[in-house]
Amino acid sequence: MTKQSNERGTLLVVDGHSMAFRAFYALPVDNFSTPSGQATNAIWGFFNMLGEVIGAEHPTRLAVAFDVKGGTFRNDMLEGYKGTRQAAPEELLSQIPLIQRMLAALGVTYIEKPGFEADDVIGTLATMGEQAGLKTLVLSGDRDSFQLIDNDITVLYPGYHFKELKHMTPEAVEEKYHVTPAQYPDLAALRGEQSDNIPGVPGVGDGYAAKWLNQYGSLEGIIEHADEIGGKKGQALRENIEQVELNRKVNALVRDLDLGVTIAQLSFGRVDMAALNDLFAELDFGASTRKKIIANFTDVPVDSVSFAPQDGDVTVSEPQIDEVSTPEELLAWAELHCPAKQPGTTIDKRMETMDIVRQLHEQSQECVPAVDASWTLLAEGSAKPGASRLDSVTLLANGHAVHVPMQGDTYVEALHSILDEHATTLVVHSYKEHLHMLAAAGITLQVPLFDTKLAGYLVEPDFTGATIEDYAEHFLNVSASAAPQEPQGMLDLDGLDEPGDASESVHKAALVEALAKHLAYGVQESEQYALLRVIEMPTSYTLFCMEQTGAAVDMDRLHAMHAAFADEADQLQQTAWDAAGSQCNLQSPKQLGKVLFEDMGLTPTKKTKKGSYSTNAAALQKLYAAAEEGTQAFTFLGALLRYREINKLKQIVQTLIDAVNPRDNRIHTTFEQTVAATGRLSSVDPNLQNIPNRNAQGREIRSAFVPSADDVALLSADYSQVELRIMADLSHDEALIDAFKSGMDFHKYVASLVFGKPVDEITGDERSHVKAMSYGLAYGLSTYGLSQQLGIRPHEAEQLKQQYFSVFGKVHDYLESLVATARKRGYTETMFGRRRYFPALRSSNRVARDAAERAALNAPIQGSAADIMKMAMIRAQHALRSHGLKSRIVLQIHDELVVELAAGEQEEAVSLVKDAMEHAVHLAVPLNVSTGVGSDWQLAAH
DNA sequence: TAATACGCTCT
DNA sequence: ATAGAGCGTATTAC
Repeated sequence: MTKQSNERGTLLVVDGHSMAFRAFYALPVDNFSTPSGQATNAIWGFFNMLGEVIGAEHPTRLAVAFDVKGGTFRNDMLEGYKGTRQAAPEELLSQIPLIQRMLAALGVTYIEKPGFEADDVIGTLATMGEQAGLKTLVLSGDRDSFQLIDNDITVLYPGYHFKELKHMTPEAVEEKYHVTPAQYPDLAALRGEQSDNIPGVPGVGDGYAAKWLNQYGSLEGIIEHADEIGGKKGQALRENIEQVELNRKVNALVRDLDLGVTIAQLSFGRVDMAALNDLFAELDFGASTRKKIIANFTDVPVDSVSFAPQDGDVTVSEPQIDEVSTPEELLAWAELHCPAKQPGTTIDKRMETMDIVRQLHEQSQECVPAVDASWTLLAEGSAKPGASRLDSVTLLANGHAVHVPMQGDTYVEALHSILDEHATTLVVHSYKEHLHMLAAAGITLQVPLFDTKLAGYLVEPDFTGATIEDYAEHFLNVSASAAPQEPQGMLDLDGLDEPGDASESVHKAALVEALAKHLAYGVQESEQYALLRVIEMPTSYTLFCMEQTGAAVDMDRLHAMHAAFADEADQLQQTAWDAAGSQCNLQSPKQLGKVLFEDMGLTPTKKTKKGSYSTNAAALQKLYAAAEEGTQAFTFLGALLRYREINKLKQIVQTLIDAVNPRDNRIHTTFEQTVAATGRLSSVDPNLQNIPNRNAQGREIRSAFVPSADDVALLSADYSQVELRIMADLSHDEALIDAFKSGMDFHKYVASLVFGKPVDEITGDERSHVKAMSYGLAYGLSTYGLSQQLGIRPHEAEQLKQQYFSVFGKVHDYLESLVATARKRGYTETMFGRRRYFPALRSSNRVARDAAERAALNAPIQGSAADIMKMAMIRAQHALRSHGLKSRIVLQIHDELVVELAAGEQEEAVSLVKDAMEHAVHLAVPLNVSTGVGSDWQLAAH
């Protein structure tokens, strides 16, 4: 694994109460309190101290432990335990919940364990950190924690001055107490602990205790030889042995509590700015304090620790291949090897809850243990929607594998029941493709446990691999050559597409199994398991249904359009040829360049990156505008521009015609769920997300997309300005939020704010300029770009930008914060935790860095919109189904859904889909969905 | 035949 | 020198 770094991560564990106490007594209350009288000295001191430690130590994991009200098991053991400790002043106690709220807002985990002390939580966390191979720091003013110290665990112990932290290493303990950290609790038992009301041996302090420990090795040894110790101190020891033994029991920290968290979950830095700002206001923290706290808690180095197995641990198992020759044997095999059903979720159960956002929060992040108890299915065949085929299935469980070629229906029933029974523990590589292949055999598959293709996408959205071997090579560093070699010269000659033999399939399944185990760590580490389970996997199912349904087309219209476009293109080509005086290929930029810039001697405007002169539409347009009317160049360019346009449309129509499935006269696109790095879908084979829409002539092609029958209609439902609404929500910009809440023509309203005049005085130009500015925001549009797009001077564009940001200041700040955060953490996150990494932000190449900045600015916005649409699709499909409707979603075009409305369902289906989209999430602004119904896609537009 | 360059379509 | 996609055609490299 190339990603593996030698640098270890650091876990910082903090004793919350202990540090709050220290801070409280170190800082004067009078100087730290709000106008309403709330003391903040402990809070201020706590976060200053913690922030400084973070700045100095750069921990990759952080947790704060607190004591809980009520006794602990120690009170039962030792009467009067902590008895002299006078109740902490209310002024301090009132600050504890505020500290905890602040921690939560800063994305820091804090832990309380009833019946145990913070020390026990700390002991447990330190032990867990050590086991995970992390360096651990314990920030605590309690000396009991010294017993944890070893080569991997250091205690940061405040000195006389609150801020002076001593690094208590084994050497430091020995220097100070002349015993080892392991011996320290023995020493403390002898000495007692004044502050905890634990009496020791009278007259015995650190010195004598250490002397005895060095002489006899341990407390046990001392007690054994208690008689040999003379003098008053010996006498005192003998009289207090019982007390000392009890002390020793009480001061032993518990190190194996079940805290319900994993070290991986103790990441931090995901700051809830809204909550944080509320708190800052409540605590009357000034700007510099705010800034300092935020900086300290978010300046987290990109985690160098991987909880994934080390290089040597990534092994692809060599399963034993079992033979089965009847369905009964297959069932018996599954019964023996496949893990039992988890009390998990099937499609239907999952879909009972429409509140996907709530599910996201409720979904457990415990992904690794679940995948550890999984099995693997590898179906082979063709996953082409509308033409899928199942050739074979391979099952891998418990180190055993079976490979079943699908011939006839022999194994179908057995397989179906096995999959029904064990889907919740199943791992596949691409749930959606498996749905298609299995559907060809009449088998349905509930949502499995884990999908390695989707998981790989979440962990590394920029990675694109076509095959399982690509994934294995990338994530596991297992090269394809490791696969068992097919013996040469043994290839079958019957001309059939050989599905591959058992051992090859089993090896692939083993790769999937290994990928799952590896990616489970990655998904858990990046906290994207909920995203996988609650959004991506259900989305796969919805997409499968859409792909299987396909979009109906009117072949006659397509053919008619093709003929018309072909005619017009031919005429335009003739006109162009006549003007040029030669029959050059109008589709060849090279030949065009020769005609234009050599034969006609025109002055080129732009160069392509390879150095030739550009002949793209923008360049041609400029040449055309410069050419004199009536010249051959003028005629040629005019015809060429039109030809390009028409020919493109002809091409698109041809592609659609070629893509129609003759079985049902429908086009079954494939929605790619793992190619767009931002989280968007894409559509291939054919791409139905780029059907012309810009001008009337192109838009006409949409009229070929029709409902499947006469009494059926198409619904087009699209979000208006989703990305801007997301920006309004995330930036908390009041002006933008109000603009959306006003319900007025959005761009006009914004223009009136920007230009400072009434809405009804806004000109068309002003509206379109502001509109372009608004849309450019999420792309990192430059002043130059804006000027180009609007055909205005750069300084005018700059002025527009300035005016715009003076109205929407928080939007500006938000966009800058996106890049800044991405630079710090190395990645961006959508509203729902989808990540994208931007290593190029640290590039020394300015062009690359600038591009990365724009992409980092765009990713959370485009990605959040994609997340929302996925939720909307899941909700819409569920809504239609649960109401018993036959209407079905057929297409998604990023912010638009196209739905076939079954006869008589129009009203209900439209309102269900609209509602599903509008209420997919709750933002600070409403989500607006506009709908249209018609007898083809063009007519459904609105 | 496969890979690259160019141009153009969409949100 | 505005983000994210897919695809057809011509041309070049092998």
